[in-house]
Amino acid sequence: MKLNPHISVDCVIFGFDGEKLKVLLLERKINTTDLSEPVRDFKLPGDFITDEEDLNTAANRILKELTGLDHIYLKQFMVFGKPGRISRKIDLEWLRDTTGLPIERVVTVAYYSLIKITESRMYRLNGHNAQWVNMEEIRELAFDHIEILDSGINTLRTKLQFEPIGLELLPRKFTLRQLQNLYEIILGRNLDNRNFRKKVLKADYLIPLEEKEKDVAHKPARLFTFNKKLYEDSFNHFVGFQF
Amino acid sequence: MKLNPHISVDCVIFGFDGEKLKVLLLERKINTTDLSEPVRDFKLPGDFITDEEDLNTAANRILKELTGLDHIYLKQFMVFGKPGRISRKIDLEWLRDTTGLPIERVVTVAYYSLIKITESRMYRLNGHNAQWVNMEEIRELAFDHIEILDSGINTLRTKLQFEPIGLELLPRKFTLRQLQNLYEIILGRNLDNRNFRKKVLKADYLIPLEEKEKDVAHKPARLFTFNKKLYEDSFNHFVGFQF
DNA sequence: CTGACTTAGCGTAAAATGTACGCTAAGTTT
DNA sequence: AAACTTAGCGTACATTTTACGCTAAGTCAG
Repeated sequence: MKLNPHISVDCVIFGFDGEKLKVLLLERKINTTDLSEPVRDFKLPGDFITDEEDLNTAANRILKELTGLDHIYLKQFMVFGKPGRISRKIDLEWLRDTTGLPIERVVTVAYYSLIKITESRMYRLNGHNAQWVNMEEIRELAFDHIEILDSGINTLRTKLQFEPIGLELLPRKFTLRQLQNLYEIILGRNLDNRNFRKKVLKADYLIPLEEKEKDVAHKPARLFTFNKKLYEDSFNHFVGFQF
Repeated sequence: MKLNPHISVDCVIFGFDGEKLKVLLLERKINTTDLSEPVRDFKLPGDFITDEEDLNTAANRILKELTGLDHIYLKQFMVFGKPGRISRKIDLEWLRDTTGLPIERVVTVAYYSLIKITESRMYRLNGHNAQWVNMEEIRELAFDHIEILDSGINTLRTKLQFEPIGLELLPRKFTLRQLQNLYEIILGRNLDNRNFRKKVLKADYLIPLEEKEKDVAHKPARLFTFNKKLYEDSFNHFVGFQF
């Protein structure tokens, strides 16, 4: 598999753990020639494509190789190709050392996804140096990755205005409060619980169960589940909630 | 200026002449070895980027070089990078003959725009073999350009749901009827003139003038103009008409 | 055991927005 | 002068959004 050193993909994987919005990043340790302490920083999971593979295939392969995560729906959202986007000495040296290729101009295709942070996914990260970092704590990243991340969160917020979300991000059985919390976190504002519930209950892909939640310090709420087929249909018809 | 034979841009330029939706295409004439008659077909304006330029810069340069059109707002909308996207014999030979470069894998970044077809723009096409082709007449194109075009029209329709348009597409002074015709053409359905006018008049970027249209076989309508600044603001705040 | 506290869950009323359509005004064409 | 066309205003009704009151069902502190 020959790498194509002109084109790369980078993945912005947003994760939701039920409380906070996070991003999956790789830690970089760089042994500089002039310092004894290695420099540490973070980058998005990304790499060069090979000459034989499709871009989407490459994105999935690279995410798997670098983080262990598999079967994640990745969506292309932007290309970054400024000639000087890889110009810092530290970045050039790191590329030379890790790829062994002569690095010239690199155009990168950015993909994003929004997934639930589960036990099993945490487990898969073992052996890779990938970790979930709180969005709010991220100040700087390698290369121009902070720009890519910004563009990604923007894309995410815009899409959320028009498409339903939740299926991937909530437990199989969940309460309307959990769904509301998810919306509030991503939209960054509070919603009226009575109006939220009225709106959301109109969707036919939300199936009420007989079960109720347990071990909470207040009135236990009814559990719901998604009808996956109806949920995906509504996605395709571009109808969603708008708050 | 060294061409980068791995990355190209292609431009989908939609044009509106007041009546129909068109696309700007280049005519290709191919002298095949086995046929005496040259084969003719159409392709989107596009070419390889150079190693020193930004993608957006490249898109503008290439559009200018191939069609004479300048100062067109181009927006990146999708990357096409399937390994086999350039595979037909006729396409490979054409690339070899026109570029003289060894063509391997090419990833292309697609841009689109929607502009008004004016006299002066028609004039600028002279000396280039570019022409406006009615959307409805297009059956096939070179390479995978029909796929790129489809993706472009899709992007256009989707954006129109949420953003106002018109400034670029109508004369400086226009009637509400002209604006309505534009919406009807792109949306592909008729709108109620009374409700259209109620909705549209709420926008503060529409400035009524004292002037009226002339030489029409019916009651002359009042002319309007766009307040460019307010118009662009509404774009940025993602507020538009939805019919 | 009781009262304070929290979130669930139902309902109502008013405001804003969307939809359907009637009608007159101001021109041109025959 | 009558017929025709599009402009332009208005009204009534339906639907959606928004604000908010209130009771229900639990936990927790004393």
